[in-house]
Amino acid sequence: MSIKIRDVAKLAGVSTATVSRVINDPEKVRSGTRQRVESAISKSNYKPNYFARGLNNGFTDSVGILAAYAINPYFTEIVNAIEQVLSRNGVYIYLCSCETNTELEKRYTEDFLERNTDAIIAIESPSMNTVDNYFLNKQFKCPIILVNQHIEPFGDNYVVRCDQEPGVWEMFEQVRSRNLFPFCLFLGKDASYSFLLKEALLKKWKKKYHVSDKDAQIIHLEKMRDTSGEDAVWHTHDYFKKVLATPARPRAVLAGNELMALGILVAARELGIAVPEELAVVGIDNTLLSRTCSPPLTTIDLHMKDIGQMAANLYMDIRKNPDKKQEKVHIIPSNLSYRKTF
Amino acid sequence: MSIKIRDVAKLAGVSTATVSRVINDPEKVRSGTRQRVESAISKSNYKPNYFARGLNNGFTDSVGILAAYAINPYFTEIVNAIEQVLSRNGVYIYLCSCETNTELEKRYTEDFLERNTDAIIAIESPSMNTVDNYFLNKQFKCPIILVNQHIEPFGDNYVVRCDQEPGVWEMFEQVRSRNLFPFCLFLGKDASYSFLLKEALLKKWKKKYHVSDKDAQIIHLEKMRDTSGEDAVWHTHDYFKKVLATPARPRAVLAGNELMALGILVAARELGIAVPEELAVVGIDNTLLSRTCSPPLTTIDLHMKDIGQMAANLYMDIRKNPDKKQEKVHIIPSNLSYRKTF
DNA sequence: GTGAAAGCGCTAACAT
DNA sequence: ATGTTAGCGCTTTCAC
Repeated sequence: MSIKIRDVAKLAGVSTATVSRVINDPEKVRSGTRQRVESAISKSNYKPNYFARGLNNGFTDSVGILAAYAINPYFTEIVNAIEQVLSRNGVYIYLCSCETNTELEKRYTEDFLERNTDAIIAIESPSMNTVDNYFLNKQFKCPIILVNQHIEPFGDNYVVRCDQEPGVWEMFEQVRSRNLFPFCLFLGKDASYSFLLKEALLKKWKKKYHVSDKDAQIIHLEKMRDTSGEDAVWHTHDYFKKVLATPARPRAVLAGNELMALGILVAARELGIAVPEELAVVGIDNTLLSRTCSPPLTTIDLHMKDIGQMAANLYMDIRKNPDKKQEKVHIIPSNLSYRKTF
Repeated sequence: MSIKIRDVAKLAGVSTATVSRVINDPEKVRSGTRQRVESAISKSNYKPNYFARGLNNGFTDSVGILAAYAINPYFTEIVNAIEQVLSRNGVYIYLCSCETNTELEKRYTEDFLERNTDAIIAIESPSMNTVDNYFLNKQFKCPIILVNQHIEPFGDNYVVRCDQEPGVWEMFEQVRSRNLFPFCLFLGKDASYSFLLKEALLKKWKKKYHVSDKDAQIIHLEKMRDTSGEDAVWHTHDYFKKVLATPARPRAVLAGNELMALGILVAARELGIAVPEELAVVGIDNTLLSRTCSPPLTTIDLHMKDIGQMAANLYMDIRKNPDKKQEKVHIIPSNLSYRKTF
């Protein structure tokens, strides 16, 4: 059997309570005894029993992560960044993928809570675009960090997100100053927040600069609800070939995601349309797809790695300084990452 | 406060011991009382406290996953498949990325063990290619499932892997029957098992069919140790352009991974060399990269999703049937996934 | 087959 | 500042 707190206590010639204090509240014990205890701990290679500890409501050094699609490179980058910083701090992550299933989201959350996770990080939760967001109007026993969600946090909840607007706007401005008309916003059919935001921004931009409908249109990828699956590349390819065959074909296009941007690139190549000389294309996310395709895709960088690190660091901060008043909302701006297609 | 075992006991008019038995060892209690207890459990929505349970060495419904590079799509597909089947069974995964760091591997493993994980699944552990594989010559208190590792399991350890040989050999045979010479095996400089295997297979093939050195050569990507990083695409591109400028340029090439295959594709396109008519290229893994590139890459499918599911199902099986004698090694064959480049 | 009670290893309230 | 001790909620002997 492994070494217990009482073994350490005996070794250091103190009571178990003192050992416990040294571990959980070091200031409460005189530095002389503390050092004796500490050396006894390291000498005996003592590690507190995880379950006895959890039973008494201490930290469990675990945080639950809910990702809509852990398989998607976009999520992977965020999850990985979180994992990097947390695991190196001795905090381990439970990872669950709940897709669009709000029932799973609820179940996984409850199971996390039951395991006394020190925090829950939800990356684009399924109920996010829903009227009754699961994490809204509810009090949880641990902080909830919402990543890339567009709601106002309350209570012990936090939001960390990348603001898509600066990047999108930067592209719009470039289109104007470089006179890349007609411009086309190419989206999926689903009414996701991300798509809605781009539409709203386009409207604002058109109004501000009196851009005509002919010079700035929105095209929706037909017959396709899930534009985040791999076949979005080929659907886009087929569909966009028709768009490019049109006499008033676009001079520049912003795709709703990188899969779609890839499809456009292929369509253009097959039609002998030079990118970016005859057709400029911009994607959004900055995943490995945009970095490894050819030509490398100019894309709106959503800084997922930074976002993941911020979320993890925020948690570590909350934990280490429970009394410190934290910002509830952390936003970093997106920007264009210029490569070869725009 | 939440509902405890004694509340359920009171509700059912039995002792806490009986409730505990109903949960952990149902046959030990008469069906009449069992039903009363079961209905009390569901009526009160009782869930056993995770930590009290763990303190008594029951199942913790958690398994630790060690992935060398969780960020790499190859690993992501395996991890995701595991997570899908386990989480739907109420078993949650701890995910850690240990890269090439054997110290981290050791530390994470110990921490998992401390949390009484019901199993540990290691996907290509860092110490795998090392003389002293961490999981070898050691007895752990939970089963260890080694994924895609080429060692003989012992004790309570298991191996689930995809055999690369059939896929590689299938390609070699095609090269011969379709007379795609000269053939080139394009690898990194590191002596990974995967690269070594392909070299050995090539040697065997050359010998069997008396293929000359001129017709079948191995080229190593120079000045690059880590061929699994994204820039492998562009290093390969630069390097392979020179190879293709050579008079005796290859007619077919098997790349060491898909990043490298991508680089070759781009190099060929830029030089106006038609794929697959003038240059056939095959990758290995079958990640989203090969499915979304253009033209879609013919690749050796390592069936990562199946591998992940097998590993997870194996664990569930071990758990549900502790007495059943399990196969220690589970191997599925690879095969060529024909797309447009070969 | 079922119940009573003794732990599991730790933390925290209370004493000293 | 440190020790004593009563739990935390469950499982598991040991009686009956």
